[in-house]
Amino acid sequence: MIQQAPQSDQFKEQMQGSLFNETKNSSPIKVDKHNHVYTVGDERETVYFIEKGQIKLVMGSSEGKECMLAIHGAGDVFGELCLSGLGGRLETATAMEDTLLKEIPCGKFLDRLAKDSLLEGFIKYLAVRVADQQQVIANLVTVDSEQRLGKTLLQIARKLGKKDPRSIRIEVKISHEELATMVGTTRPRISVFMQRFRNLELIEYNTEHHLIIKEKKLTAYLASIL
Amino acid sequence: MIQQAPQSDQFKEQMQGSLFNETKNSSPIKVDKHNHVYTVGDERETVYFIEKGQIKLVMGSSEGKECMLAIHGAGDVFGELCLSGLGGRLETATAMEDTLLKEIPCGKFLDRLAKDSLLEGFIKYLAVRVADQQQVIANLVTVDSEQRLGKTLLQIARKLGKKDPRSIRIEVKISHEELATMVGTTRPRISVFMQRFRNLELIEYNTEHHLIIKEKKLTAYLASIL
DNA sequence: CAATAATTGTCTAATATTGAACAGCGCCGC
DNA sequence: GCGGCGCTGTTCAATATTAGACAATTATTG
Repeated sequence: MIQQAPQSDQFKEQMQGSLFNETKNSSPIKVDKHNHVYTVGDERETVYFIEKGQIKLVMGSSEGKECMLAIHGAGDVFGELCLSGLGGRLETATAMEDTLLKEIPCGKFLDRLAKDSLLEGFIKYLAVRVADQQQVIANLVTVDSEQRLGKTLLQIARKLGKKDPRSIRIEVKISHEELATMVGTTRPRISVFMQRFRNLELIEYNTEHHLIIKEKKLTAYLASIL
Repeated sequence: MIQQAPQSDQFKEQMQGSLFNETKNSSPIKVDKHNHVYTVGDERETVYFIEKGQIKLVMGSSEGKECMLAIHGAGDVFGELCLSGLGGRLETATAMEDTLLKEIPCGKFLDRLAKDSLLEGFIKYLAVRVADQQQVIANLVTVDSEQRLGKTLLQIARKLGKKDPRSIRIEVKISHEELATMVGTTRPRISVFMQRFRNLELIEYNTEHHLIIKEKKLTAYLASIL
């Protein structure tokens, strides 16, 4: 579903280099596990670059419900939505592990990209983001929860997973509860589907309790239950 | 939910001016009602600018279901996702009325923005898009279909509607079927909710059969049924 | 203008989903 | 190493949603 375009990886590296230069004199911010980087409504207009760790982005609804939008890992940038100029964060960013971040004011961020001729690259990056989200929206609207869970797992695996010979390993621990808020269903339901995937050997847990996704098998299964 | 940022409107005008210059020597493309501008998979990497008419963007799923992503009107740009470099359209773009378009190859589009110093503005525009879609995703995940329909109506009204003293008029005709594919539910369900909204006088139809949205009342109602 | 097609409003039975409960397990901190 | 806490797996009844069907209306189009 979401394809990794090689040239967008190339841009990512360039951007990392660029941001590394921009921030090499500032000391990293340490955010401990379970602590927030920012919460809904915060006005601080800065972009973050992850040196180490993982950050999850969660949006809350009017009542209590939550929706996890993404998990970002080392080398990723987040908080870029302040570039919209809307003011006020829309989501909460929380560390899933002890994390080191660099913070760049959003004006400086753009200036740096401009100086390094990366504006067009960043436009491409944002276009990919829009395209990905479009897929997510279409999935939420058109397919059932089992299918959505499958696609979400593939998506996470492709974004964060370490590649093994015939599978992808996800080292971040993601609870069923969290998966439920990504997929748009309830926790028990996720448990059932995960169990089913496990029985069909589309996924498994290794000795370190890391989730292993058999990309091919899972993809094939999802196609088969249309 | 989706606020119109005044400065993004300003950028839109600048972009319109810029694209007007770029395309003033090319003749507009005429697309008749119900005809496609492009369909899923098309390779042509061009951006479109709407001079007159409306274009809807629809994504299809593996099985038959569809999802309407957006309706664009005069002055809007669409097809920008080709800037992602992923190749191949993800959605189908269809004229809802007889429409006039200008077409710009995606390379030329970026060049023109660069020449007119609009790259940063375009980044802001894309960031707003990402933020909007994020809202849509969170809504699909966290709130029920009646609420989603309400929010969708407000969203459409703010994007396409003409403002009247205490309401917004939507002149494009949108069928319940189409609403269903935006909201992620079935047609009969949309009928019921629309009827309910009508009885509560949150919406109404004028003599020209245009849908009138009472923005305030509808917003208040949605907040009341949390 | 008449025929045809598309849209709407409404109803159902069949199905899927929720939310709440509870036991077992494993991890963490002390 | 022990207690507690959060996560998982499972169940169930209550509820919401779907996928038809149908007549009545409203557009379209030749």
